[in-house]
This record gives sequence, C-alpha cells and structure tokens, in this order.
Amino acid sequence: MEHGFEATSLRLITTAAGVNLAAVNYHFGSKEELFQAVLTRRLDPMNHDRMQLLSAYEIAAAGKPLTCEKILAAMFIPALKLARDHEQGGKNFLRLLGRAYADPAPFIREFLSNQYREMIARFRSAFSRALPHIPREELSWRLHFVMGALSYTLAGADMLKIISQPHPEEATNDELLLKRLAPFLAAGLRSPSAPSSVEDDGNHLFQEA
Amino acid sequence: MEHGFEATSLRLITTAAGVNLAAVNYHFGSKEELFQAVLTRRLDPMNHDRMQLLSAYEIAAAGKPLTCEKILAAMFIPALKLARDHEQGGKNFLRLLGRAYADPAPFIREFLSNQYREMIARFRSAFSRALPHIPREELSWRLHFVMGALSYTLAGADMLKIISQPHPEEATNDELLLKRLAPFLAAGLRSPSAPSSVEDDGNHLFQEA
DNA sequence: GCTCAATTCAAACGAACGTTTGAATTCATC
DNA sequence: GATGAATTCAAACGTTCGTTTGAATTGAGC
Repeated sequence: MEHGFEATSLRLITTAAGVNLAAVNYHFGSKEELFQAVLTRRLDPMNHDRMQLLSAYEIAAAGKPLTCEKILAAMFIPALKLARDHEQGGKNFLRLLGRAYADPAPFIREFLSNQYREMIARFRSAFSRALPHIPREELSWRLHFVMGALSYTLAGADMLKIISQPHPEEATNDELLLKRLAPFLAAGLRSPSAPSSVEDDGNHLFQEA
Repeated sequence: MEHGFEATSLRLITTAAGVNLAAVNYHFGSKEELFQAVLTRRLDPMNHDRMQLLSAYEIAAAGKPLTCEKILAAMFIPALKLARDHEQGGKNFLRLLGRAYADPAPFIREFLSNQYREMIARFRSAFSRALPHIPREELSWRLHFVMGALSYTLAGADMLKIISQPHPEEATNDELLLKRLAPFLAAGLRSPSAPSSVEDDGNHLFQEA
C-alpha cells in the first residue's frame, strides 16, 4: 500500500513479518505470486459476500426488480465490512486494492479481471433488471463509473485532504461516506439516457472552446 | 505511468531520452524534483484552463448561477483537450496522474494538494451557487466523488477491460466517455440531500447484514 | 582565439533488489 | 529415538538503484 508492488521489497516484507527472506520463494514461488495471494485472501471472500448478499436481496424481493440503492448496498456492505475489520488490515487492504486498480502491469490487470468477472456479470444483470429503460451499452459505462467511484472513495481517503478544507476530522467515517456515495450514484444510474438526441445544455458541451 | 514513481529508474528515463544519467541531478536536483517538474508542466496549464473556462462561462451567464453540466464541462474540456494532444503525451499523462492520485508518498500528496487547492476552491463555490439547497458539507463529498470519477475514468481506461464485455473496441473514445460521465455526475450532484432524515430504501441499507 | 562558466560525460560509489543454493533445523511417523 | 520429508536459515548470486565526482566538452562574450 505504501510503496506499490514494484517498489516494495521482499526484504521489507519478510523483516516486518519476522520470517526468512527465502520463505517467500519457497512457499509462494515468486514475488508476483505472493502479491496475488495477498489480494485473493481478502478479495475472494469479499466478492463472494457481495454476490451472496445480492442473491439474498433478490430472493427477498420475490421476483420484483431491486432498487438501485439495494443493489449498491450489496456492493458496498461487504467492502465496508472489510474496511472496518481492523484485525484483517482494515482500510489498508482497500487502499492496496486502489493502487492495484491503477497499476498497468499485465499480471495485475489479468488477475483483477479474472477476480471480478463473475461478480461484475451478476451485478450487471441486476442493474439491467432494475433499469430496463437504460440501453445495455450505457449501463456498462455507468457500472464502470460506479466501480470507479467506489474503489476511489474507499481507497483514497487521502484525496479528501486535497478537496475538503473545513471538515478533515470527519474524513475517517467510512459509513457516512458510503451513505452519501450511494444516493449520489443511484441518482446517476437512474438519470435519463439520451446522450445523442437531447438538445439542452448537456449536448454541445464538448463542441465548443 | 508504466511502473510508478519508485519503480521507474532514472537510467530507463535518461536512456529513452538520449541524455546522460547525471543530467537529471544536474538540471533538476533529484528524482523527486524531476517528477514534480513532469507533473507541473501539464497540470498547471490544465488547471489554469479549467479556471479560465469557468470564468468565461460565469461571465456569459451574467450573474445567473451556472448549470452543473456547464461547471462539469469546465472541468472536463481541458482534461479532454490534454488527452487528445498526442504530441504532449496524450492519455499517458492522465494515467500518470491517476497513479499519482493513488500514491501515498508524502511529497506527492503535498504536491498535488498545492497544485489543486486554488482550482478546487473556485469550482466548489461555483457548485455552491448552482446547488444552493445542498449543504456545504454534503457538497464537499460530492465534489470529491466528481473528482474521483473523472480522474479514475480518464486514467483507467484499462479498467474497462474488466467490466465491459461486449464493446471493447469502443473504449478508446474519450469524448463519448465524458459525454456519458457528465450527465451521470450531474444527476448525482442534483440529487436531494437528506441522508439522515428520509425513511425510504436508502436509509437502513447499512444497518442490516 | 582566448577565457571562463555552463553543460555533458564516463565512471564509480555504497546500497538494495529478486532469486537461488545447500546446509541446518524442525516435525510427524513408525 | 531413528528416519525422511518439510521447512527454515545464512550466505551469496548477478543486477540495478539514486547520487556523486572530476575530467572533457561546449558555447557565449571580449
């Protein structure tokens, strides 16, 4: 989390862990495989929880489509649970994940793609039922925005120091943060989809200047 | 952009640039100062353009508050202009910036904070006039979400490979991307602000499970 | 064309990198 | 408590890191 994957040395890790340097290559094979194991240990259960929670909501809804807020809750709650579990790394893991999202290393991108594929497919279809009037392609973009805002928000609480000037002491309250993010995103998800046919302000924005 | 700040060697840079290794320390002083110079060269003009564009919109509005879309356009257009300028690094610079956002190194965080302070203050007051019914604190959060979504979207086009399955060939069209992001964010910005008094679905989400 | 400051250059500095090796140690099993 | 596999360990492998050094080169001003 502090230095990124490449700049974090195995000596730093093994010394902090109180184990021998060669243990990494013996038990994991390489530095890359250790990193994947670190991510898998938390990411796999979290995404599993997300899908399980979504299924529970869908069963409780008895066939009716879920609200956007409910689907977002299924995404947020497992992440929030992880952020609160200080004995399992807490927010540090989510920040590590946030850095991994921004890392273009092929082995990281391929790993994340495989880790998220199933969960993304489940949530895409849930949103598709919740928002039947939104075209499939548009929904893909919006799902992208949601994932980005969530990971960015959970990972980069440091960014708040740049933006918010008056209330820095409150920035650590993740639950409040997500309570504000979910309605924000739900409103964006529900917004009318007509990017190329409307004639109002939003249309010529990128033609001028 | 490829390896992050710490893992990018000066030898890699100087070799690619066709200059001597010692030139970095002679002209810039250190690796950190070179990095700040790289960011400043693009970031400073971009944020200057943003504020200038916002002022132009405000003058054209003749005292009336701007729409959210208009304010967002003032943020997006200079970034889009930079993304399109292939002779100035194009999207590569925005991806570099995206990685810098996720980097907790103190010298990077302090640098970005100083670079953005003035621009953020200008846009915060513009949004404040556009959305007078939104409490100041809530607006800080939403501005945070907007900045996060924008930087994440512009920087991490690679993330699309994880999320979107059907249309990967279209992912390079940044203008279309921002045309979809702006209405999404504008809807979120305008959404009613009542996180602790409403009684509908959105309220008990984080009490359960 | 000489002078002197600015710049470029090759070389070296000590330190840290991921990985490998082979011996020492631990541990379960008989 | 001897046996053999599993694990731990210190040491070393070759390579690369950011920075420094001092000599060589460049270029403007007289």
